[in-house]
Amino acid sequence: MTDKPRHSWVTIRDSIREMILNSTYGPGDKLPRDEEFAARFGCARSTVHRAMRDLAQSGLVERRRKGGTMVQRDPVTRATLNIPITRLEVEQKGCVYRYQLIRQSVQRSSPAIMANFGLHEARPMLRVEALHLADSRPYIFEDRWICLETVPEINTVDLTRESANEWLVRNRPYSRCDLRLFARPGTKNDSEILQSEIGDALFVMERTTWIGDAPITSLRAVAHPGYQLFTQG
Amino acid sequence: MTDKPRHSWVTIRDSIREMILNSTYGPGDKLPRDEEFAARFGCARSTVHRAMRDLAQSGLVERRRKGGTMVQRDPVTRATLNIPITRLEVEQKGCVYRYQLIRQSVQRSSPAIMANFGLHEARPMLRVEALHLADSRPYIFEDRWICLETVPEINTVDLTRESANEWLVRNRPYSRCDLRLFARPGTKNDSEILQSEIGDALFVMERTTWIGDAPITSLRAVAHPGYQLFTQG
DNA sequence: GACATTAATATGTAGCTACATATTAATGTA
DNA sequence: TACATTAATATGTAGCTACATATTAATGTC
Repeated sequence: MTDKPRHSWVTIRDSIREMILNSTYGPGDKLPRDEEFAARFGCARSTVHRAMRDLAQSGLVERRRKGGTMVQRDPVTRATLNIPITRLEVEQKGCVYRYQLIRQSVQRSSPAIMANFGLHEARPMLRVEALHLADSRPYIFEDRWICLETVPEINTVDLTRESANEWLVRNRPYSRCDLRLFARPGTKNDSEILQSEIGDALFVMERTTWIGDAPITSLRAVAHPGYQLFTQG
Repeated sequence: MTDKPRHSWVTIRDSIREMILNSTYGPGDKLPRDEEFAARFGCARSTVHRAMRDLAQSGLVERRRKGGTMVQRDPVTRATLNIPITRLEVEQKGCVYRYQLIRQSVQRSSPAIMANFGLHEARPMLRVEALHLADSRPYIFEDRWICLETVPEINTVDLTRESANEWLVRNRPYSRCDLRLFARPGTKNDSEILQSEIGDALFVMERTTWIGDAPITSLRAVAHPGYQLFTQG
């Protein structure tokens, strides 16, 4: 009744992780070579390799050619945030989603936006300010800049009906995304749009995306007081 | 002078991604089978498989046995946060790190902490309140609960000298981590510890970790006003 | 001894076969 | 028709060989 391991590489990954966790190999220690582990576990090197790749990705070990595999000396907490389309986030909470375009205009990129993109000269961009609502209550206010050179089609989109958030995420996947999270006291402008109080603690997400080296969009999303961002694990 | 592709699977991944980005295959579309792609690219199925795994992991496509591969209908922004040991974070900014234990005591887990862990009954825990400083200015205040059943050794650690953050991360890797981020107005208590003003917008990170099913630690880290959390891409 | 060259080595990748697994589609039976 | 059984199918995994690549260690030359 030997129940054969279904995912051998998972089993091996867990075994090696276990050894690291119980200090058989401590932070900074060098692990045996893949071949050595393969012999020990009675499996192929490729299977150990697979396990090791997973451990390396999760940040527990560090691998270098010829250098071998080392238990990460300064482990980091590596968490994956899933940021869905705002409409889906709202609907997933069982709320009715509504979207409201506040303003849109073509502008040359501001210094702050240029900094986000790492640009040295201004470019024409579409600036879109919009509000996402959940059950008719303000949920997230976004101030977004879209690069017209990279995404000229955005001009053909009716942003009073469809949010730039949704259109972009569906039509313009990105290859790179920078994210910045912080808290900020609400301004008068915030309070009017979000129906919050001046000075309220607001959660802010700034997101900038590129396709290749070409800038797509950079936005600041200010959430209503009480908003929380989770990891899903 | 045909420069042979170094990482064939990377090349193939990028080609397929490119096809998705330029709408050869749109959201919700079914992609050809791996074998089909392999024939098209003139490579082995395993190479396509590797490329596909990467695309699936990044959230661009979804794969199911027999069902095939589908372009993700509702793409999510998937960002990886690297949260280092606080000391390293401070030192990386070129600041002098200092750590200050404020209080420590053995307590039965509070309802909030039990909720974080998903526990139904209280357990003995070590509660540690401590302050991390950067250049002698308050940086992050952490209110941490450590499960004594899972981590009894914590009693042998001199927490006036070494932070629980550092000791745990070095000695007790976790297998699961929940993270919650939000903004909160500073209380009187916050203002005293962080030298901030009452009502300041504070960035809060709540982190709970387990090893297997066993709770390790749950903490609320309140950062000084102006703190920002980045992704590193 | 300093520096360039070469060998040794551990991980990384490509390609192949064979089989496992999950899930849909087809089929048979009451 | 309803439901259980079986076949078909696309992805997932295991194991192997061969070679690529990066980096350290050894060696040779001035």
